[in-house]
Amino acid sequence: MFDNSQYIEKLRSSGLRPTKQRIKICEVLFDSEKTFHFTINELVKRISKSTNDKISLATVYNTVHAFKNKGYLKEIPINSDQSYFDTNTSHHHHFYDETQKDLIDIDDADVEPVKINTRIPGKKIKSVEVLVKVEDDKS
Amino acid sequence: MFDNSQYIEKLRSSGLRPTKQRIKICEVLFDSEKTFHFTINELVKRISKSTNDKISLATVYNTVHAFKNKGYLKEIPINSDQSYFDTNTSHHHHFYDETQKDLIDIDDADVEPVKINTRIPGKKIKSVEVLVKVEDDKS
DNA sequence: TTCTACATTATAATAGTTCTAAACTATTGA
DNA sequence: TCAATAGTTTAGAACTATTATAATGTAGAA
Ligand SMILES: [Mn+2]
Ligand SMILES: [Mn+2]
Ligand SMILES: [Zn+2]
Ligand SMILES: [Zn+2]
Repeated sequence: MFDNSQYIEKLRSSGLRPTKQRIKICEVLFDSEKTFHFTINELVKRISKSTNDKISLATVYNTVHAFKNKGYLKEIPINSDQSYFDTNTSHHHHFYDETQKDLIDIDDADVEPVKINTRIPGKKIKSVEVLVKVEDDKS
Repeated sequence: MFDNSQYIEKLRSSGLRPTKQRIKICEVLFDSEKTFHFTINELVKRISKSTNDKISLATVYNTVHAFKNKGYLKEIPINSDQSYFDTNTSHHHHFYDETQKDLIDIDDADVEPVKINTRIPGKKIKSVEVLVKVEDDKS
């Protein structure tokens, strides 16, 4: 039907068996031109819209965690209510629209490199991420 | 016993009745010289260490939320499944030690001002926070 | 084809947080 | 001074995102 060989290869090369559930989730996550942010609940809705074969919630959780561990997804810390994930795994920062509860990418070129002039001895930096919270400008 | 008048005044002036539970929580949160980060569970432990009168979990949640709304506490979004709060309400950034799951303040003077060269029309910036994730440097 | 390690699934369990509604209390003002 | 009242505390139930369980299914190897 569609060309899934790229996903089959991707899964296989990272040691994950290319099951039909994982391939479907790959399609939902990675077929579109644009990257996007999602919660597990939103992903479940996207999946059920794009297939008649139901994928269990446990599998969605399992797969998202597997993909995150393999570096195909990033988790974005926003609040502790629920996890937000990002199909954009390149280094970039975010706006969080508190009014509409919406995460928006900031192109890395639009942020001056963040200079941290202090270190913690014995620790190395894994990531530096900026979260810009915004709200409706009523004034 | 101790001088709680500052907290009584603080609570009253913000429209919160100075109950003995709230005054005790103020003591636990604001008596120490240094600011600190905590989860609700850690706060509950600190409270029970410093008093014989039990404060119910619901009251701890209520009070932390009330203090957050009044601006006496900040909530820090960390990739975790529980909320982290901060008694340091001044503008500052954080290291998050993923090995020890520990939040550490970065003095604002140690971070060059973060320049975001893009805006979202109709939205105004509420906060700009940097999270630097670190881990043990084994090399 | 057969075997087995890996994967999926329904469902139960867990855990942080919020809700409920009854009991309690700080504050007001007669 | 002391009821009236609006705000607060509380135990426990409810809620919800996530993880664990364990039985069933399947991909890939031999
Ligand atoms: Mn998380
Ligand atoms: Mn939770
Ligand atoms: Zn993003
Ligand atoms: Zn802090």
